[in-house]
Amino acid sequence: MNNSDLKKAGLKITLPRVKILEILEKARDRHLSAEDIYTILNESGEEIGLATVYRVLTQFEEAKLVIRHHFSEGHSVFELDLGTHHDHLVCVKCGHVEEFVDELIEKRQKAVAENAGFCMTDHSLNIYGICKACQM
Amino acid sequence: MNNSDLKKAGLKITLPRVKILEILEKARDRHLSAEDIYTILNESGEEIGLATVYRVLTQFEEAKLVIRHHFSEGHSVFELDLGTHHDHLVCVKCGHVEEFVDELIEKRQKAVAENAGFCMTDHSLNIYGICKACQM
DNA sequence: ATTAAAAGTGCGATTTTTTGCATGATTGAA
DNA sequence: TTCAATCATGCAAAAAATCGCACTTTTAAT
Ligand SMILES: [Zn+2]
Ligand SMILES: [Zn+2]
Ligand SMILES: [Zn+2]
Ligand SMILES: [Zn+2]
Repeated sequence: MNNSDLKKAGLKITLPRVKILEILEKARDRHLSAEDIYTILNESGEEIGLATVYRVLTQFEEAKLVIRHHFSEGHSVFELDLGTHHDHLVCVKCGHVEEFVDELIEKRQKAVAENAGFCMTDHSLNIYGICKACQM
Repeated sequence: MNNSDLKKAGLKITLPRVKILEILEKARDRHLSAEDIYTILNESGEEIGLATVYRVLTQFEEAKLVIRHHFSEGHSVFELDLGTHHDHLVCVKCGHVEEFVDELIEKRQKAVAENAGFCMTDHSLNIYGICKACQM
């Protein structure tokens, strides 16, 4: 995910966008909220407004550069959209996220939707629990 | 879901609570947001503040009288907790909700969590799409 | 019925997220 | 490089969600 992806999406290459992409690149083990990203920017000395962070994330979502998730905490969290669908295991203690794909589940979902006469456009499956590290 | 359920939960029986329960009872084919409920209350002439609606719904959630969902629209929606777990098909056009349980999916989820060393506490599976009625 | 303790409500204030607008940066063409 | 068009940004204002507090209502004991 880099400047040429921004270009392709019709977005100008600006400092806030580049920095926010960088932050998302580095956050592989957890998904970040707009506040989280704003805090990280502040701590690294960037003077980027909170409104800009929200706006950029929404634009990235529309451009399919990031995926927005609604985990049970309430506020949105974001991850880079690397194009490969996956679902999530979320630790309710530490926020750690693990990704998984279960083909059988995927298949059954399609069947469920078809059965109900729904034309499925998307789905989200989150498994909440206590991760290995937090159990100790 | 009635006054005795409120009592059991240690909640006093008050007009806002009774009315909100009634509204949730009637909304079987869709899940309502706090705003939705506030609007319905207003239209039926009840002078109940929006803050109260938010508060009551949160109390109901804590008392396990309702379940809070985070569908992709962003804001929370609520349904009565009738004690039987189910997942959701959500129409992205009209908000219609259908419930389902797929034992195979449930079983696989447990396996996925176990595999990752997570102690599963909960899960949420939402299938988004266009419902039968909206396809016509 | 009366009454006091406890809990709930409405209102306004606060926090969180989004939006509008004037200013500033980026881009491609000259 | 220079420049104009276009798009982004920061700030402040607005909207959405939550919280604090003074005032009611509920409840259960008298
Ligand atoms: Zn999936
Ligand atoms: Zn953990
Ligand atoms: Zn992910
Ligand atoms: Zn529909």
